Formats: sequence, structure tokens, C-alpha cells
Amino acid sequence: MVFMKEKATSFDIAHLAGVSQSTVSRALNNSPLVNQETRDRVQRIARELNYKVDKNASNLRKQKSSTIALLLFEDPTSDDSMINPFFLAMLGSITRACAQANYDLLVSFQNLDDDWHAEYEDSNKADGIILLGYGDYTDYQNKVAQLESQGTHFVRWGAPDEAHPGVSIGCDNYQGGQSITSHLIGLGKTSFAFIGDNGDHAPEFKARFNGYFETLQSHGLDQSSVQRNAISTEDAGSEAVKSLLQSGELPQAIVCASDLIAMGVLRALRQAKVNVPDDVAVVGYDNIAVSAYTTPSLTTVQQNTKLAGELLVNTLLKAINNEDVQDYLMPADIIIRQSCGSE
Amino acid sequence: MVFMKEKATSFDIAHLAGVSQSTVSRALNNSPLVNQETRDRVQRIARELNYKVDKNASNLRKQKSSTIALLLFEDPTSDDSMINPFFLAMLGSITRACAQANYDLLVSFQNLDDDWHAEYEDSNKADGIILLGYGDYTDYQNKVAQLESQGTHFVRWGAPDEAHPGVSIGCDNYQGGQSITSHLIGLGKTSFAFIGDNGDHAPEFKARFNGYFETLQSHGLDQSSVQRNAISTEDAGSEAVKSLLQSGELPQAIVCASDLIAMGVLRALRQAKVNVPDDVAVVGYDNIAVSAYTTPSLTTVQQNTKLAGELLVNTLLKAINNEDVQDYLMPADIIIRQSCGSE
DNA sequence: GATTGAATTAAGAGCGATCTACAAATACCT
DNA sequence: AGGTATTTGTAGATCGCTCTTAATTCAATC
Repeated sequence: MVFMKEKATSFDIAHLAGVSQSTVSRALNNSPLVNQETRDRVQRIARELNYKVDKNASNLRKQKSSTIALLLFEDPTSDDSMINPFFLAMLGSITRACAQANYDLLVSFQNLDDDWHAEYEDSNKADGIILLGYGDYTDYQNKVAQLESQGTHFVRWGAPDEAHPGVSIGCDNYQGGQSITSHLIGLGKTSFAFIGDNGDHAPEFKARFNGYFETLQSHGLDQSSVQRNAISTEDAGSEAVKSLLQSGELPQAIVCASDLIAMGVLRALRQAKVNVPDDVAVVGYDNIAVSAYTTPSLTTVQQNTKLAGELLVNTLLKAINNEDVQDYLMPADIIIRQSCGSE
Repeated sequence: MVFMKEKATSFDIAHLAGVSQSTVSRALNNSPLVNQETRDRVQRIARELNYKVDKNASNLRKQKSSTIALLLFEDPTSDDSMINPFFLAMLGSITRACAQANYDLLVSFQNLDDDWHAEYEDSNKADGIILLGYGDYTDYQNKVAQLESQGTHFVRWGAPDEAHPGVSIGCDNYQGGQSITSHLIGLGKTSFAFIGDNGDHAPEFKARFNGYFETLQSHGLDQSSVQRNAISTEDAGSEAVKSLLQSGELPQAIVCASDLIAMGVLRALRQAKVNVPDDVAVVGYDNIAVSAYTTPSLTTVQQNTKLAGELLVNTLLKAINNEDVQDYLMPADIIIRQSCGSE
């Protein structure tokens, strides 16, 4: 590199183009107030010098960063190395949606006790925030409330809920529970167990359970339903199955609140030499990548992560522009594989 | 919210604390030039007002953003919805490492033809760049060279290679190929096939193959080795197995250049009713999350993503501080599961 | 030639922090 | 007291850009 050790500024461009610095700014921002010939000349010189507008200066002046912050709240139970695959899928789709909107994406993993609630927008690092996390929204509800009261723009992943302030995009967990349960009933199953958190901790699981439970009820099957409590981990799934087996009440179908739980369920059943799906049908929830590869492959409920990412980003951008925004509940699709014994 | 519709600035704090604005700045930056009592008072008021330093202003003045950009180059063959799980794991660990160093992380997916090579550091959005991607570095080699010549700070994931400018952190693919092959030889296998790209496209695969091939040679097994070409997808793995089966040359062990390929191999073998590991041993590479759940579970080679993320970030930070940095080649560990027939 | 108006370009005031000077105040010696 | 250190506080320049306001040019009209 021979020329220009220092980074070029708009003054350098102005000097070389023989115009004033503010003309350079306008030319580069495609302002109609500068004539075509001048614009072309300025832009050519800028390109030649490899000049890029300084984002910090630009943002400072414009009071806007064209950046979105994505805060990932992890399931407090998952260990450090294992990130919930569902969130990673969301991350992928959010990243893409941001790129499409010409926004940068700042990614951060958060712990519930971090001082995240004011960091991003107040420091002008980001114009808005996407909150992504399962689980116990009540834990940080007061922080979310503070976001709201500060006028921070944010969108939350999860079920719309009047108890939680702010806009949310979520997947219809109730309907997902319904659909998968209906499918099992359609296959002739008459006794059921639900494995998953009872919902005190995670509203998503609560809704899934409700969809499951009410579907059973509406078919007059409510007596046969059993519920076990478990957090969303493999081990919890295994444990729940073991106690089911011990009690001797193995049902015809096990509905799991998440795929991770279902993995543990499958493992425990395999160890106990219980055949899936012949002896018992198992279904999960989330359609994480792994679920297509288990043996047997797992029938599950899919949340459309691509659409979810786009909705989150686009809704947030609307909020930033002070347009009206509203909650959105996406439909949940069931993915039929082998573990339910459909074929 | 009753008070302060406008965002507070350091002037507001100064006014309330009865000091000058620059004293506020020093107090918040823990400068030794301000006395403890004053500092405490300023910090308390700042907290009460929910004041956060404006990053844009701060960055502009300091000419430094405390932000790292992560550019993910996707395997051009993978479709939009499926992101290579290995990269997602890396993303997780990089995110954590950044947080630890008090840096923000800007994430972006890139296409090879994007104008990424100058965007980030020139615009002062980031102090440095991490390039993460398998595959054909030669495709964008001239852009990487431009990064280098512009004095941009960057670190690359991949094998150190004098043909590629810049510092790289990678995993020893040659040794990984060696280790897994040695393991299979130790199990008494004598005929082999390697399924994976021949390396023209992906240097990683080339190195894995070399480790494999030279290990066979050193054991006098080179005649029995077979190589098939395939890109890193499941379908490619399936196809390769089908043609192996058609040719009637099924070996005792199949070494796959990636777990994704191995998934396809397992699928095709299952369809053909070939038992793994009794009839043929199969091993993969990457230890993606899925590999623990396949049937049989997949013996594979693990790249330590946690360490990799830390190394990438820490090396980049050193480079940003103009300290000396050097390539680093991490050892590859083999993860023994069922598909190799160890037990 | 003076007047008006449109089209361009120039000048300069911030955006909000950091940091280098320098001034003021206090303490500590002869 | 006077002088020297030492601590603490202030003023003001600066980072690079955007954008409002004002100045200039030029052509057309009176």
C-alpha cells in the first residue's frame, strides 16, 4: 500500500473533487440537491480512495444507528456448551432478515441478572432490541417493563400476553399442542402422558399442555392423561420415562413439550427395550435439526423460524419508525415422522 | 415515565452533580484524576437518570468501536434454511468470548460476491473482522488480500496456509484424519473408502484426506483405499454409498469428510440393509450435535469450538492492539461412539 | 440593466463524548 | 511567608459527518 496511510475523510474527497465537503456528503447520500455530474465525480473518487462513511460520525449526527441488537436469553438449565438449537436457527433467520433491511445485527447472550435492559438503545448502539428466549419471562419482567417505560423499541419472541408489556411475535403453542394430540388420537391412541414443565416456569409449555389437555378432554379422554413435570432437557425426559415405567402406567402415546425432552424419552425407552412407535408413540416439539435423525425419527411440531425471524425484524423496524405494530401468532405445523407410528 | 422525556447527556449529569461536563466523563471512565467522593456522586446520579454513554460519540472521539464483526461465509451448496451446525456452534463460542472481552459482536452472513471486504473496519463499525467459512477461500482470496493491504485487522478460521494472507486459527485436519484412521486400523479394518471432496474446493477436506491416506500408506494399506468425490451434504454421502454398493466394492470402513456426509452414508446403508458397524464401520468429522443421536451414534472427530472461539477473538484483539500474532493449529480429538464398532 | 426565481454549492453549527492544556485549590516544605 | 508539589476542576479543541441556512450562479423575465 503506497498511497494514503491515513484513512480518507470526506474532506479529502472534497479536496480532490474540487467541491466543498458538504457537497460530498450530499453526493454520497444521493441527495437531489446535487447535480448528476458532480455526484458521479464524487462517487468515483470515493470509490477510488476506498472511502467509507464513518458510521460513528454518521450515527452520532443522525441519532440513529441502523443496528438492531439481538439479546439471547438462555435456558438457565442448559450448560455452557449447548445452546438451544432452536435459537440458533432463529439467529440465522434474523441475521438474514436484518441484512435484507440493511441493518446491522449486534448479537449478545445474556444472563438474567445482567444489566441488559438499558444498555443498547440508551447508548445508541442499537435502534431497537429483539428479545429471544424461552422460559421465565417473569424473572425479568420488571426489566422488560423498564424497557417499555423508557420508550425503548423492542420486540419479544413468545406468546402474546397482556401481562407482558411490549409487542411479541410467537408461535401458537396452544394450537401446536392441539394439532399433535389430534393427530395421535386420529391414530387410535387412547392413553396419554405429557412430559414437560407444567408451565409455571415457561408459558410456552403451559400453552402446549393446554392444547394437549383440552384436545383430550374434547374427545372424552381426559381420565387417561398423565402429566409429569420436567424442565427442557434430555435428562429430565429420561427421568420422567423411568418413573412412568416404574409406576407401570406406560401410555400408548407420550407427548413431549420439547424435542430435547423427547430425545431423553427415546433414550430411556430404548434402554428399557420399549419399542417406539409399536409399544408407545412419542412426539416432540420444535423440530430441531436432530429430530430428523433420531431412531425412530421424531414426529414433532415445527415453528417456522424463517418467517419468525422476518416478522421479528420487520415488526421491530416498524416500531422504530413509530408505526403501529401488533402481536402476531404464527400457526404451528406438525411434522410427521416415524416415532408416532403413522405408517 | 414522568421525568426526562429526552435522553440524558453528560451535561445533564454535570449540571445535577454541580461539576463540569468533562469531570463527568472522567468520573465515569474511572480516571484517577477525579476524587472518590465526586466520582461516587456522579456515578450515582448517572445511574439514577439511567444515563449511558453514547457509543457513537465515544467511538467517534476514541476512533475505536469496541466491536468485532463476524462474517459468516456459507457453504455455497447449503440451502437457505440449513446453516452448517458447526458454524452455529462457533458463533456461540465467539459470542461468549467477545462478551468476556467487553466487545460487541456484529454478525453478518455474507455471499462471496458481496462487497464485504471493506465495509466494516473502514467505516469504523468494527475494529476487526473474523472470517468464518469452509470452503473455497481462493474464491475470495483477492478480497482477503485487499483486507491485508488495507491494514484491516482480521483473523481467519481455517488451516494456516502461506498462500492465504493473514492470521488463521484452525484445527489440525491432517491430524484428525490420521487419528480417526489409526483408530479404525487399530480395530482391525483393512479396506477403506473415503467419501468427501477431493480438496480442490475445500482445503480442510484435502487435509483430512491426506491424513487418512498417508496413515493407510504407512500401514501398507494404500491399495485398498478408495476415494469418492462429494460435496459436504447428506445427499452426496448417500449417492457415494450407492455407487460403492453398485460397484460391489464395499470396504470394511468408510471415512467421511464431514458428519453431514456421514449422515447420508448411514441413511443409504440403512436403506440397503447393510449393518453399521457390523458390516461396515462409518466415521464422520465435526461432531455436530446430531451425530450423537444417529443410529448407530456416529464416531467422529471433534473440533473444540469453545477453544476455537476464544482463540479467534483473543488473537484478533491482539492484532487490533498491534501485538504480534501467529497462526494456531488446534489438535483434533476423536469421539468414539457406536458407528465404528469399537465395543 | 434590474428583478425574480430556480438550481447549485458553500459555510458553519451541532451530534456527545474524550482529552490535552491550563487554572485553582490544597498540602507540605524550608 | 514564600515556594514547590500535588490534587482537583475547567475550558475548549476535536473526532467525521449531516443538515439547516445562507450565498452564489445563471437564466429568464420585466
